[in-house]
Amino acid sequence: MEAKTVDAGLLQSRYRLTKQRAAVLRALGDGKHLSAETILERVRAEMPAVSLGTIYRTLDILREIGLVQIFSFAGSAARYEATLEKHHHLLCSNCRSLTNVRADGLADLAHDIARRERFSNIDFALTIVGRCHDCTNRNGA
Amino acid sequence: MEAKTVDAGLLQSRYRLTKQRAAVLRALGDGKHLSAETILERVRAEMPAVSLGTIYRTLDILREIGLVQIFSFAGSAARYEATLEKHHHLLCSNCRSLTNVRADGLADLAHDIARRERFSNIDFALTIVGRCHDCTNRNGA
DNA sequence: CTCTCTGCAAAGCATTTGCACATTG
DNA sequence: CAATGTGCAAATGCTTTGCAGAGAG
Repeated sequence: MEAKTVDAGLLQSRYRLTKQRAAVLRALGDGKHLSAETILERVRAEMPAVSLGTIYRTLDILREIGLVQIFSFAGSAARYEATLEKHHHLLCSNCRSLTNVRADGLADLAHDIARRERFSNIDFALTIVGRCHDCTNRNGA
Repeated sequence: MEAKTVDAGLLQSRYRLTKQRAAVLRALGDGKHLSAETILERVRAEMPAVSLGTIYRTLDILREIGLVQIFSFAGSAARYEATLEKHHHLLCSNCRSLTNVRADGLADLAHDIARRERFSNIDFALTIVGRCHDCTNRNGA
């Protein structure tokens, strides 16, 4: 069902639906917050000849269409995620894991700010950085 | 006054207060959201021999101490900003300008989420992406 | 004086791009 | 078929690092 929506997204766009693009979408489907390198591995499981360049080109197209969200890090590789429903992120400063959360009420807050500052056509993202439960117990760095 | 706080921050830390580090802090003081390259230019205005490596090393130390915040982009250079008071960002998707805003009520929301997810020691950042007023009028891409 | 910092230049990574061939619609 | 997409490999751009000499405390 997601795959259907997702393929439709590409078909409706000005881009062609190729094997490679479908495979990237599939790779994103069952895993979250993947790096381009990880996506490459997954896609290569079914299509060994795919190149990293194609992965990046595809991810960029998917982002443009709105099917993929990018999460950029200071000082390491970005992570990519299929846009299923609006959510936000908790990032563990220790193990760098990402957790998805909903943030009810944030939309109103963001739209108020945007209106006040005369921004239109907005999207918004909340990132909470902290130490996750596991890392807190496990103590460490 | 900011300079005093800021130098104190370095002095209290395990790091030395060098001319270069003071200059980086000064460069950040009167301009916001600067790239490492821009900071280099500003610092070189008074100290021509400073290297980009030193700028990056200094920014990393300042971030560690908490005097500087990093704003990472997908696909271009990061921007750095002195941490004066807690605020959030509006990013124009067209001209890439950054605007600072306060977001009252967001702290409560973020802490609620963190508590629920058992994250401790959190910080949080809201980024709103959209088209700024100028770019909306100016139409374009 | 000792330990830390700096400049320089080279290395490292993630990401992007040019080109000739393959594929899609 | 014509237009678009792909693999490959080289290029790019930001950021990091090793080293030998300079500077801080």
